Amino acid sequence: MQRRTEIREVLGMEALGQTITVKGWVRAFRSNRFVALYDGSDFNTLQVVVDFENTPEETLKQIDFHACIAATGRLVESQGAGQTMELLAENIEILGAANPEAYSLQPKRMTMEYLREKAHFRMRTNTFSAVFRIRHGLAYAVHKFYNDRGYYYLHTPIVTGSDAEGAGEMFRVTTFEPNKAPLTEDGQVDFKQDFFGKATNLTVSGQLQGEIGALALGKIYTFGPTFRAENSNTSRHLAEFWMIEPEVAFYDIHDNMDLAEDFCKYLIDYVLLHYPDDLAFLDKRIADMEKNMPKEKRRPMGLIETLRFVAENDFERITYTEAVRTLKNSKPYKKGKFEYPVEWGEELQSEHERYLVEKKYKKPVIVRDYPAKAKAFYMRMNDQEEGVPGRTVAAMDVLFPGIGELIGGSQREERLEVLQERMDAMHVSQEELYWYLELRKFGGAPHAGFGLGFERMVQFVTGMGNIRDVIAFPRTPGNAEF
RNA sequence: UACUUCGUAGCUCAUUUGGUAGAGCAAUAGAUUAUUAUUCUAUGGGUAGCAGGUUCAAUUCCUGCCGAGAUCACCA
Repeated sequence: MQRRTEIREVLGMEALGQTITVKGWVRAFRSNRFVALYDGSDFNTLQVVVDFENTPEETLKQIDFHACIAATGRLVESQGAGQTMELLAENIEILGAANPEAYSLQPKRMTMEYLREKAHFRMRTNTFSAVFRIRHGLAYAVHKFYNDRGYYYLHTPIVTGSDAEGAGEMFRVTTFEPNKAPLTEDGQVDFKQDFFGKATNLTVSGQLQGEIGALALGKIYTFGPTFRAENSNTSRHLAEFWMIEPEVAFYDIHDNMDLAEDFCKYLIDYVLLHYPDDLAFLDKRIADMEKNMPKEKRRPMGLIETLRFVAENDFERITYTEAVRTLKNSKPYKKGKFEYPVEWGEELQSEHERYLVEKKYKKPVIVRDYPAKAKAFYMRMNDQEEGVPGRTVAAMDVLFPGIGELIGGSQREERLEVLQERMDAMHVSQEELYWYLELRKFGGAPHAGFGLGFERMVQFVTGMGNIRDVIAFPRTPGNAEF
């Protein structure tokens, strides 16, 4: 049996005249003669020229859209315009027929919503195969970035016992049957009898455990699944998503911002360098889509142009207090265009963030030093600044055009007394998080870190409008299909 | 979470004062065959998301439910 050659290898070799075997799926069958064969190894297809006069009728009939075939033949220079070489097939074998009458996909434009319902087939399309190749590239680049800089990849738990993380609604993990859970004397569910001997949930963040790693190994990062049981039906939320959380000893908020900016730029550069064909396709796809849109709704730059721009220019860095001042001086504010109020102490709403990123600075913006009252207990308290109405914490958000908050992070409160005070004020149990406090009691150190939403980064790099289309099997409220 | 729009053939859509539905592509059959979404001819295909209501009559109007999109809240 002839060894199979991957199409990526074929396209990259100088092998005219060689006889090879390729295996893959039919992307197009033109003129009963030309098969565009695709095997996933490369964005591009290999043209297989079928000798239809000497190929059995039965075989010819089964060369349908997305049928799987093996083709053996000689590589020759192509006579057609779209490619330099092609395979003159001497033998075609049907490995898996694809009855077009019953098959869900068709060789034409299908909507993202439709394809989402066909998640077992959608990765076969140009768009999704490009997205998932790039997603892989980004995941690899994450590990490469940190490994090259001496970070250690730490696996933090998926099942957590502490309910003090406070990052929103959590999914409960239990082996109890619904309605059959044992009760304590006062009628509460008795989690002491549950599998772990306590109430447990799926993680919403590996940060607290990440701090343990940072204060032992110096520099760590996590990269794993994260779960939020929020009823969020938007194009940038998932119930199950992947997050990268570096945590670094001796870093302050400014080191943290430098790391975040370097990291983002590295990921973008990596994809620009290694996935030009996939990016070019996605770029064209967006341009085609926007042709029919009014000018003001189109993106100011093409996809690749945007990526280059972000990778080559410094992010804007401002404080929350400056952001509020800027917003108050903005046209939309003066014209009463903002739906939500702009006032020191109020949350920045996405309409405000979008103004800063897309209108004012026209590039990624890092906002830092947020009011303490709305932020998590572990963020480091800043000194009272002159001219600033209230206390702030050393928190930072990295805001990207189109997707909003890509990164959220902070310098952590390393001062035991300050931390304890904050925990009490925010009703976080010191007893439950005794270990977190002991990190400050014994060999504590200043440290900082952040969380980057992996799918949001994939969204930004691929230009996909909906986050459900950059993860293979999206989990959202009401949907856990596949 | 709130508001809003939408759900018609396998897919993308049309069907404007309420009178049981059309096109393009796809499919099937045939012809053609050095193409890059091949070309030509013919054919089949719909309980209009689901459940109620108003009406002589509902794809069209009303209510509820389900799903989706856009905006938005929480956040990554």
